[in-house]
Amino acid sequence: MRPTIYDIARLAGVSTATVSKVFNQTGNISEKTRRRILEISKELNYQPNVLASALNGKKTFSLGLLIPDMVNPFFAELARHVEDRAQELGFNLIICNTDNDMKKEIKYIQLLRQKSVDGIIVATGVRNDEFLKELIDQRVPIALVAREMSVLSTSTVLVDDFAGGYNATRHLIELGHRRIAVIAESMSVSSSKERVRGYRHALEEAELRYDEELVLTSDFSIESGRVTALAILQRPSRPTAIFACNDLLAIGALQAAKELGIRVPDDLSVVGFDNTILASITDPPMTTVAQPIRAMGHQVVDLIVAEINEESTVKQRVVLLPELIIRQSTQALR
Amino acid sequence: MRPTIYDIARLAGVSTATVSKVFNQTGNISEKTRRRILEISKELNYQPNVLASALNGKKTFSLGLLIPDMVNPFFAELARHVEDRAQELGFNLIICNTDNDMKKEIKYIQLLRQKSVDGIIVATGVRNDEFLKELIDQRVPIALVAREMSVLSTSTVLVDDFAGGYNATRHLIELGHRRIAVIAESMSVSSSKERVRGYRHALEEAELRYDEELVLTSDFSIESGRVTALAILQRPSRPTAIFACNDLLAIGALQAAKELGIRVPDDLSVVGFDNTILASITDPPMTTVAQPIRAMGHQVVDLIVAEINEESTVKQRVVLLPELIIRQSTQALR
DNA sequence: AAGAGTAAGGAAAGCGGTTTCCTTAATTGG
DNA sequence: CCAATTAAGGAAACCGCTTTCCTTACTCTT
Repeated sequence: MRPTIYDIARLAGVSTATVSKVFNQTGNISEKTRRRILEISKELNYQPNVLASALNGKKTFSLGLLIPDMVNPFFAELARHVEDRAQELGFNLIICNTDNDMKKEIKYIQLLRQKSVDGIIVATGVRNDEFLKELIDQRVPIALVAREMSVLSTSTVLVDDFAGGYNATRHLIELGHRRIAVIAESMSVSSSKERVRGYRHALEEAELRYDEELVLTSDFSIESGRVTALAILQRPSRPTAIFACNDLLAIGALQAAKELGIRVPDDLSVVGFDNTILASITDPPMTTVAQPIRAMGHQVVDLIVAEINEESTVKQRVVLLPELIIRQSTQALR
Repeated sequence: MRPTIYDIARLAGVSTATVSKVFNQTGNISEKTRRRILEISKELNYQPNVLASALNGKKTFSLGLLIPDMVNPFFAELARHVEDRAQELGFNLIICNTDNDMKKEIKYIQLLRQKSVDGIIVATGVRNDEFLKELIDQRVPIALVAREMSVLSTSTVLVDDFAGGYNATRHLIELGHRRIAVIAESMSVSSSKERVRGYRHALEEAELRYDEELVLTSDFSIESGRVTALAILQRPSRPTAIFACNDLLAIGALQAAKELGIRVPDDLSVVGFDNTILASITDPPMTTVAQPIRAMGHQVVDLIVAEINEESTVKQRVVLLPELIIRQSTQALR
């Protein structure tokens, strides 16, 4: 059996109150008994039962993280940094893959609440704001990362998606491209919308026409990026460049081009978004918009933990700047 | 405030014992009161407090998963499948990235114990068997996946690494290769050792000399694969083929070859291991040994949950078969 | 030397459930 | 019609820890 504070109390000849006070560093305990208690705990290899202490209104020291899919390298990296930071602060991470499915999201949130997690970090794109609102009303700390939700007042960490889309497109324009297609993930995700808005802004700034036909939406996978790109590249007047709203889609575009015998970057330039590990191993290595994933993960944990500890009650909205990484998938139009 | 069974009991005019019995489907409760209680619970949006029930010796419905690094696509995929299956069975997953660092592993295990997880799934390579032994002695359900630990009696799910290494090497031999190098991850990881053993067996079977010089060990990253491959490819008599013990290392080898102007597969064949998403997007697409990751994830969860529920007390060792996926990074020696 | 103040520690209620007896009332059998 | 069952529900202890008073026993003051 695992030892409890009762065991320690008995062996030390004190009450459990005293033992508890020692571990919590509260109350007045003489140095002598403090020592004894600590010593005995060490001997018994005592591990406090977090559940019991959480039942008393203390923290559970666990956070929930809702992401679409940890196989997507962007979210894998994000989750990793979140986990790292959480661990540093003594929290464990419960990971939930929602596939952007609202039902799953709801189910996970319920489970997390039943387990009394101290806070929930949301990185899924689902526009299921009501449920989150309920959580907020119930004073469950929530923080958003890599997604927006203007209605609600929650701490948020994100990248300037508009700027990212703008920079990517601008880069292509500067290379001489005029017909630039964009492949977006589902337009109901805030980040995706912003990127397309940035794309549009760059076009308009250069006095290029914004052509709805060149704006495609697709799923969240290489395969659907491939299919979408295939469709657009087979049109009579195909674009000379594609801006894909994430690396997965961009890789799909690369594959589609290869399939059709279109050379990248000679005949087609491709820009991705996220700068995941994938972007560096494609052929050619991919020009992409880098998100400061590590910073995002750390920041969001810091924000939510501050809220949990009630160190800060003000909600923050942190916007980080993306950076265009130029590799070999883009080239001046000849 | 979150409603508790006391609230429900009060509103229903019964005792908390009755309420508890309704939710646990134990005891004798009339259909009528059962209905009433359920109804009231719904109205209050009652969520049972898992912590409180866990304090009574019930399950916490959470599992720990120890992996080296979720950014490594193999582990990301494995973790995803583990999470999926766990979720299906009503369990949450606490993910722990250990970086194969023994200190972190120990710390995580302690935290998981403090939180009374119902079981711990271990996929890290660390040979820190003592600590696990302690857990087993304390009757914490443990299961191993993608790693071996012969000394201990734990349920284990793994792939036949020996066969995988053998098949990969045999494939290269059949293509006419004679000088075949192998890049292993740290040889202290069981799976890696087995793969190299399979490699050796294939060589000996073909009456080729096993040459220590051709067996390199390296870290767990693309970069270290690249550096290792660079070294071996710059030797006076370089190998015509490389078998890398995981896809990351194989990608590093691909990069090294490119850097040196060595064409793959014309001048050099490369085989990877794992068949992660990465293998399909490299140039050329990579021949690799596929692990049935999904099956592994599901199986290991099933095993540990069976143990948790005490449905089965026998420990199982499940060995799944790998499959060689031939793509374009290997070619007959001309 | 008496009262005040302080240091050290304990008793017990509670957190939100679960579970083991018990009690009571209704049903059954002979 | 009375004893024996059975069905339905409750009282209270308990899980492991926290916390709010309390109680003692000293140490100072004046």
